[in-house]
Amino acid sequence: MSMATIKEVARAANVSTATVSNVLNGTSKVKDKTRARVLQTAEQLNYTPNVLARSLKSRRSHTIGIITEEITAFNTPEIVDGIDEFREQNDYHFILSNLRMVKHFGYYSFPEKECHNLVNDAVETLLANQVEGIIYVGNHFREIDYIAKDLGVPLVYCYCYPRDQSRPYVHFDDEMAAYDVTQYLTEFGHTKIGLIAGPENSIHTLNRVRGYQRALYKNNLLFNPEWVRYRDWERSSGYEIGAELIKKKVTAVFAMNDIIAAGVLEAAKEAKISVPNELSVVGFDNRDCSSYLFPKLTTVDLPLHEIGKQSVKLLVSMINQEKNLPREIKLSCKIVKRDSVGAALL
Amino acid sequence: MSMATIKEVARAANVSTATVSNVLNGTSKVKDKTRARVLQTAEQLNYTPNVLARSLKSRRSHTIGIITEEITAFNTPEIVDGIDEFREQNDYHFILSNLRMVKHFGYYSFPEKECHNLVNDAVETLLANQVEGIIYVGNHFREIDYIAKDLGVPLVYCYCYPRDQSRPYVHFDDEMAAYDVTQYLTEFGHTKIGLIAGPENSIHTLNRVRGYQRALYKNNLLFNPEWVRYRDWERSSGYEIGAELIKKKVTAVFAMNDIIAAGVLEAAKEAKISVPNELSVVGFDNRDCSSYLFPKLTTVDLPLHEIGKQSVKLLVSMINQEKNLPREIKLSCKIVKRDSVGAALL
DNA sequence: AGTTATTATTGAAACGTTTTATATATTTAA
DNA sequence: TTAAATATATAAAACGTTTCAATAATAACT
Repeated sequence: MSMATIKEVARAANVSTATVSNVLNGTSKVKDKTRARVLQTAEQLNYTPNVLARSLKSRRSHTIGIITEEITAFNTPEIVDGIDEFREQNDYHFILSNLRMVKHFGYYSFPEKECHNLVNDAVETLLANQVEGIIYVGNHFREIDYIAKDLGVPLVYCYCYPRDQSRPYVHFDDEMAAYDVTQYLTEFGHTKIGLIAGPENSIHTLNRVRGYQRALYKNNLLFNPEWVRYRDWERSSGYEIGAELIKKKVTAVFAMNDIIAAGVLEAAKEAKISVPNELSVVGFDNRDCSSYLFPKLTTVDLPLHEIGKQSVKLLVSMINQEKNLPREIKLSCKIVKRDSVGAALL
Repeated sequence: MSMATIKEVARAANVSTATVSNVLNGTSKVKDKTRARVLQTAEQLNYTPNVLARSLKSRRSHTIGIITEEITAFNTPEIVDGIDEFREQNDYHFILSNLRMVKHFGYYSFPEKECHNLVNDAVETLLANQVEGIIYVGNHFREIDYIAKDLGVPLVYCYCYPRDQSRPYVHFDDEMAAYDVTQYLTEFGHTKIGLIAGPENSIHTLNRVRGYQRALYKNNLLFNPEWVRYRDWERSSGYEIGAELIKKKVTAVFAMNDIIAAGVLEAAKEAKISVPNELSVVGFDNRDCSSYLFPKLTTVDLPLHEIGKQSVKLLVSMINQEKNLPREIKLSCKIVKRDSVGAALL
């Protein structure tokens, strides 16, 4: 089945290629009879336009580049899915470039320079493929700016914070989410709420701590530095710090992700502290595992799908040179209430 | 930063476009001095070849199409990652087309006709983009054959079984894995091993049951139909059937995925049966959740990454018209031993 | 020095489209 | 009728490359 070209269709339908093109794209009026004839022959010859040629001439590739830091990270697939939903409604398609950053560098060490190279290679390839815009899907929790200044096409950061604040980005509202969780806990009578935070140099950490503090303040509760601990995002940290906090008689622990929370649950089990009767635990991310823990973990659901959708929507608006576009889109999270939170013991 | 073209580079370096092309592609010998000059001007003008034009002329797009049924499914990202690893070593890139099948149709009803349309649209787009080959990444457990006969480019089925057996496919060895699990269980002294299977019309189910039977036979153990139950892949089924099997005094349960196994664990907990002391449980898939269950679940790890890698490797071999290629690649799984299996009570 | 062999370079034709300006057919108005 | 207006159709030039066949430059022999 060697592909038919527009020329063959033209010849077979006894018209010029221009006419075929016009019929197919509706670019200009053509008589109903000829249109029908063209359409029929195209069908007959099983003609599919060569997108490469079309893009080359029309200078519109209808292609968007996606760069993901790590496709196997828990957040990435759902975001990509959100981006992809766009494909159903518009005739863009996507070239995906996966950095495999974690595979390259492990979880906690992204050497600035190497990342930079990795990203630049990806960008280079994408640009060579004439993408009309790029979405950079982050997954680790640092400000980034691996991308050199002038790409010639719009770029939006997705699920990450650009260091260069002039770059548009869409993400979720960390601070609000943490505020909500803390507030939720106070409504159960908790006043001694431990916080197991991520690394101190993570914006996510900072924002969430702020939300935690604000909620405390709002409820006239003491902010006790003894109860908040910075570390990493690991289960083992949850276990260790969880054990400590239990000794300090907190009645609730807010862990900054579900993995940490899993560690806390282990610590509680080991200390024969019943969750949620004696200790309430809340996680963050609503990862798969959270509903398989015992008890099922109350956590924060991230609007991943929507983040993807909004990113691509923004990007396309930029491609179309619309004016007055937002520089930041902040989507809100939702607490998913399960079984790990209960009333505080008095 | 309007893109420089090969013409501009040629003019600036005072050579023909042919020479520039030759330098850049190493197509033909060019004098060291001119080469250097060309390279330098290209660098200076920040020249990036237009892949569209290149592909158009050379009739090699260096692009592979990936169709995924559901990017958010547990298996897909890792497979895509495996496929993608290829990008680092060869200069192919990928266009991803995500069907969003589950989103469209829910988990257990993929209407043949609609799927067919969905897939055909995706294929159409990919072909229009001149992909040199297509990888179809399945994720549900049925024989499929949504793709019309002659694409004009090679196709490999990945993580799924084509109904049309002439199509090459790569997947993992269900039967062997199930055999291994059963064997493993017998080594702990288990003789009454329950099996919670998927739907009876799933090839995966069938293959695994066969493995289970073979291992039983090998160990001179009775195959008791009372102990094997077909249903779906749901947690609730694991819970219900798990409870029944416990009543029937099996000492071990082999659940055909981790989700089902989670249900079994719940049932055991509720029946105050201790795992692994009184009951051993094995899952399948090594999903994220499996290490967050209590006890940590012994399960079967799928060679997802390798499946992706082998798929693309095979595809590229096909593109290059190599001869004597396998029609089936079957990769083996590995038991990951955790805490849910123990010695059988006598 | 002249011939031949070898090495470098180039002009121009493709690749499959879209698009503009122009030509041709058809209808409308006078 | 015929001129003007409108509706259809087309030729040909792009888009940015690669790739021949052909030419020019250089080196290697007699």
